[in-house]
Amino acid sequence: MLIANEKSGKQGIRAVAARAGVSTATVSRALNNPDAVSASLRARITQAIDALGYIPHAPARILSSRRSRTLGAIVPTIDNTMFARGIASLQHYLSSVGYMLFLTTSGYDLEVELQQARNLISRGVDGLVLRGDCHHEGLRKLLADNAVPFINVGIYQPNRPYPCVGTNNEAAAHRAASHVIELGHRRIGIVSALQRNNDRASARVAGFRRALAEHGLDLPPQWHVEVPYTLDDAREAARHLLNLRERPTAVVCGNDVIAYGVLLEAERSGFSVPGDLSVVGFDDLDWSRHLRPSLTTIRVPTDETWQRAGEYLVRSLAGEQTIMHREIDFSLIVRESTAPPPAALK
Amino acid sequence: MLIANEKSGKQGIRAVAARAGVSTATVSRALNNPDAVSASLRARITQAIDALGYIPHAPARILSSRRSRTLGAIVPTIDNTMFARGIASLQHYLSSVGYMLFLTTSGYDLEVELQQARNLISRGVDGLVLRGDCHHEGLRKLLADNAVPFINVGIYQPNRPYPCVGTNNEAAAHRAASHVIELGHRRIGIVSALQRNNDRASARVAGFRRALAEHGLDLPPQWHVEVPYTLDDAREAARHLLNLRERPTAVVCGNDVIAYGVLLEAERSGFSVPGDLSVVGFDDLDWSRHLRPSLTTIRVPTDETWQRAGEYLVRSLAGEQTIMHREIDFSLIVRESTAPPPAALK
DNA sequence: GCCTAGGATGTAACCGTTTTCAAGTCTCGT
DNA sequence: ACGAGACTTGAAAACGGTTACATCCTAGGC
Repeated sequence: MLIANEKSGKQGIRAVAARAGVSTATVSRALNNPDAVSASLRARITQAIDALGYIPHAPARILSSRRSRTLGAIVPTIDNTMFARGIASLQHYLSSVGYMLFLTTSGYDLEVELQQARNLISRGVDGLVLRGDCHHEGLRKLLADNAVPFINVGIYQPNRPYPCVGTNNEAAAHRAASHVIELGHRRIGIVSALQRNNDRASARVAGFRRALAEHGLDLPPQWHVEVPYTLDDAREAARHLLNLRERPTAVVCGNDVIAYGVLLEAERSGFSVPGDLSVVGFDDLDWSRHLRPSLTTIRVPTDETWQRAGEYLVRSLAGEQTIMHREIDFSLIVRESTAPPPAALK
Repeated sequence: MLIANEKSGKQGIRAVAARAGVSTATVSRALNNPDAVSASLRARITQAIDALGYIPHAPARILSSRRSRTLGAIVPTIDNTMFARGIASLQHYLSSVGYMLFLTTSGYDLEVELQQARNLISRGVDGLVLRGDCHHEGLRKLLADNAVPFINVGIYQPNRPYPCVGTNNEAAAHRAASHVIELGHRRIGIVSALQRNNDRASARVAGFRRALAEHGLDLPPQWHVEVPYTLDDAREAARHLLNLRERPTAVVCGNDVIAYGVLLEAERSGFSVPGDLSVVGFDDLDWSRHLRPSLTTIRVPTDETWQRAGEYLVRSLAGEQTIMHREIDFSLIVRESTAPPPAALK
C-alpha cells in the first residue's frame, strides 16, 4: 500500500513549494509580490529556487495572469540604422522596467504588417509599437477588437485619434529646404526615399515642396527623384540630376544615405560640394559629420523617440494617464555641404 | 428553470468549437493537422474562426504542447550593421518555416547574456542562437540543465564540442595580413576592435599576428591599437599611428568601420592611401566599395551564416541529423586602398 | 452477414502558473 | 479578556490550448 507521498515527478513551482514546505500560492506571491510573504518563508523559498535552478515558465504565467509584460514592435526593416538604433533604445528602456520586446519586420508590406500583428497578439503581447500611421485597414480593427494598446512611432500627427510620438517630418523637411533657399538657391532638387507605404518619407517630401512653393520656386518633375535606401540608387539619382541640361544648384535628400550617395557622385563627376552643388541630408547618422565635406542635415533624436514610445505604452498599461501625441524636436545641423549657389547661377 | 445551454461566456477555442458544433479537440486538429479532419468539418471550423475573429493563444498552446516554435537570439548589440543584417536574415528564414524569433542584446556583458538566456528559456524558446563561444560559465550549465539546443554563430571552431557556424576569422585575418605582406609591406600596424568578451575580434588579431610572425615581422606594441566600434575612436587610433616617429606603411583593421576611420584620418593628415599607407578592412559593408579610395577588405557572408544557424536549430528540433560545425567561406576583396609600400620605405 | 481494422470525432486530463476566497494567526484598543 | 481588523497562508478553480484514450462509423474481407 502506497502512502500519498511527495512524488519526485513534481515540476516547476510545485517542486519549489514542496521543497520549501509551502503552497504554490505562497511561492507565486514570493516571486511576484515579495512583501506579501514573511521574511522567513521568503528565505526558504529563495533557497529552494536556487537549489532547484527553478525558472518560472512565462507562458503559464501569461496564460493565468493575462499579462505578458511584453510589447511587440513591427518595423519595416531592422537593416536601417535609424530603426536599429530606435529598437535598441526601446529595448533598453523596456528591459529597465522589466518588460521584454518581441520584434518583427514587415518590409514595408502592409499585409505582412497585419499578419505580424496577428502573430504578436497571438503571442500575448500587452501592447504594440508601430512605425508610422500607414497601416492596413484590417489592422485598426484587429487592434480595436482585441483591445490592444498601440502607438505610432516616428511621426507627429496631433489631429489623428491615434497615439503617436515622433518629430514633425513635414516641418523638419521644410526647415531643411528653407535653409538652402535662405542661402540664395532657387533651383532645388529633391531626392527622396520611396514614398509608398512610408508616411515619414512622404511627409518629408511634402515639407520640401511646401518650402519651395512658399517662395514661389518651381519643382520640375525631373528634379524630384525617388530611390530605395542604397548608395547605388542614390548615386544613380544624383547622376541623373547632374546630367540634366538645367540642373539644380542644391539637392535636399530624404535621408543621409541618399545624401552620401549624392556627395559621392558629385565628387566623381567633378562637381564641387558646396561650390557647385549644395547638399542637405536628413537623420544625422554617426558618420555624417565625418564626410568630406561634412553633411548639413536634420538631426532627429531617434533614441528618445522610441524610448518615449515605450514609456507611453508601459504607463498606459499601468493605468496612468499619458499624453497621446508627443512631438520630438528636430534641429538643423549646418555643416560644410551647403553654401550659397555659384554667382553665375543665382 | 435554466436549461444547460451554451453560455456566451465561452472564449477561445471553445467558442469556435461551439459555433462549429464540434469538440475543441477537432478544432485543435483542424488548426495543427488539417488532414486529420474531414473536409466538411474543416470548412465549418474555418468559417467559425473567421466569424469570431479567433486568434489562437500562443502561451496556452506552448504550455500544453511544450513547444513554442520560437527561437531566442542574444547578440551583443543590434546597433552594428553586421549583427543587424544577420538578425534580419535569421528572422527572415525562421518566419519562412513558421518559427518566430525572440531577440535580446547583451552589450558584450557576459552576466547580461546569462540573464537574457534565463529570460528566453523562461519564455519557452525551443533553442538559442548565441554570438560566438565566449560565454559565462553558468550559461553552459543552464543550457545543459534545461536541455536547450543552441549554436554559436560567427566563429568556426571544429575542435570544440559545441555546434557553431561561421567563418574562420583567424584564417581570414591571416589572409588579409598576408595580402599586404605580399605587396611588400614590412611595417604593418593593427587597429583591432575591443577583444574583451569578443572572440571574433581576438581571432582576427591572432590571425593578423600569425601572418606577421610567419614572415618574421615585428609588431611593436605601439603598432597595435584597440578601439571601440566608432569612427571617432578609429580616427584617434589612426592619428596615433601616423604621428609615430616610426610609422607603419600598412594598417590592417578589425572591421570596415575602423578602416574607414583610418582612411578619413589619413586624408586629413595629408597621407595618401594607398600611396603612403595601405589600409585593409574586414566585413565588406555596403559602403566600403564606394569609399575613395575603395576599401580592400574581407567579405563575410553574414546573411548565409545566420540563416544556417537557424537551419541547424530548426533541423535539430525536427530530429534531423545535422552537421555541428559549419564553416562559411570568406574572400579577400582587393580594391584601391592597398598597394606596394613607397619605395623609400620598403 | 459478421467480424475487424482503421479513420473520424469526442471526452477529459493535463500543461505550470495566478488568483479568489476562506481560514488561520496576530495585534491592539477597550 | 475579547473581538475587530489586518496579515499570512493554503486550497482549488481558472487560464486556453493539446493529446491520450475511448468511442463510434464505415468499409472490406471472409
